Amino acid sequence: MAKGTYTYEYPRPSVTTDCVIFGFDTEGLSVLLIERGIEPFKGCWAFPGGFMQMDEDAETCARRELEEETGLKADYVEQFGTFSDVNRDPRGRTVTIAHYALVKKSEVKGADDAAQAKWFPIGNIPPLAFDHDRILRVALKALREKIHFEPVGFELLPSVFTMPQLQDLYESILDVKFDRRNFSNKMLKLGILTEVNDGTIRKGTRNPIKYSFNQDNYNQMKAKGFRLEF
Amino acid sequence: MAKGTYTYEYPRPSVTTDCVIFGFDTEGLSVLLIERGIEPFKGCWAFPGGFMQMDEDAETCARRELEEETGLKADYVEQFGTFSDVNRDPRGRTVTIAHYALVKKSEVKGADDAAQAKWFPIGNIPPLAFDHDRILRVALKALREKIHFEPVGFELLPSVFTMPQLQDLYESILDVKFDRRNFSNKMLKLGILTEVNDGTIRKGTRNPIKYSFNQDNYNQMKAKGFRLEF
DNA sequence: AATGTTTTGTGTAATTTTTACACATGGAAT
DNA sequence: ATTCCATGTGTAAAAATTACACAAAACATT
Repeated sequence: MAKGTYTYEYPRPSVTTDCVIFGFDTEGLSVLLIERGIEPFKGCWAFPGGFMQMDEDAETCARRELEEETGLKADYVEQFGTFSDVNRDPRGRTVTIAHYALVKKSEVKGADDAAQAKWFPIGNIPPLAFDHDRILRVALKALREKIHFEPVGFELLPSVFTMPQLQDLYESILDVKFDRRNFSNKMLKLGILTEVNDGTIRKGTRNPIKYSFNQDNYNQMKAKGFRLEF
Repeated sequence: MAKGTYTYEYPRPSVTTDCVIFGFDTEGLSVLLIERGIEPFKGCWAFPGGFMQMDEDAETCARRELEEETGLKADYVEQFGTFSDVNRDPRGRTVTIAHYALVKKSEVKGADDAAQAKWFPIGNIPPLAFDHDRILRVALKALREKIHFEPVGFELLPSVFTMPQLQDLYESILDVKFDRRNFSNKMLKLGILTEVNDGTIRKGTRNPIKYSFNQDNYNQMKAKGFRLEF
């Protein structure tokens, strides 16, 4: 958008989007942050985000900023809240429409060799800029509630995964422990997992069974009124 | 806010709030709408709402507009989504931060003798302006999900109510039917209802037991990790 | 005034869901 | 070679959910 002058009869806040990017691997749940090189909050970390253009809606903006600032294209982006405290940005009145993105950390690269972007485990977050600590708390809460009713966990795992991986993911997000047998039974009974046969013959149990998420079946079941609950 | 000229280097959308007002009585769940007297969407109905001022956050704005346009002061106002489609308002680019308000319809008056405000049962909504039909759908979904985990139903009932009233409320919001005994057992077991003794001696069962919501007890239980689930 | 109808409160048995729990296998590490 | 560890698997006990019927008084009808 070209710089110029735009005049209105009443003052308007700036509108931005921010994107909390969740990733998951053997280290657990983490978020991708960008180090601020300039004031305010120079040296603090922040979520990628920026001004909404006049020809894009909020989600489009969040996806664009995400890619511009980290190189990531996220499959899953969802709005979870809008933050409008009067003094949330010292530079001026700004309203931000906050999103979270779920990315398959295992299947993306770059991202953390991009500029100052870096993954931080959820239990070890550095000082954040603006009201981003609050935004992160709300994002986590939203993700936790979401995963009870929607199969969003699979957006964070490789497309082929094992039952222990899936359990680790749920345990990381919900911050609880499950019994292995009960977790497995419950998951399998949902009918949304497909056993992946990659040709290898399994002997013993040490090498785990591979699964993929059966999106088609989930969609069908959902259309028939099935409601995932975990 | 005084009219004048406000100039920015980049174009900015307008930011508004809208408020879906839910009420409940023997007719079931309904929403309070305002008839538009001017184009666009003249004659259509809309949620109360308006431009966010520079010195107020979104919820403050929603409450202010609610009172200005309907005379209602709502106890419970909560943001549930922000709508930013590029063409959602033909007059220009506008982003709206949508809220729902829960009001004790039985304990307010006015409201529907205010100007063109009128309650409509949820099953009989007139044509709505802008994208307000979509906003209403999302609001209903948000309310339905909310009531599973938070005791928001009591915001819609008189402060003293009966078990059948409470059941009607849940049935209206969730659009399901419950068995009377099971519903009552479950509710009472939650430990958030206090039996109200209004002095009258009950003979027989035709005149129902009165209850009130025990907010203090709920807060205490919640602090101890109790999580309401219905 | 008598009669029928509606609203409400209440408990238990059957079913379903959730929880707790232990061992055998073979790969990995020593 | 030995030990250690990750994984897969089933069942019995406990808990939660569901289904279900009658009695009392208020209310409506005649």
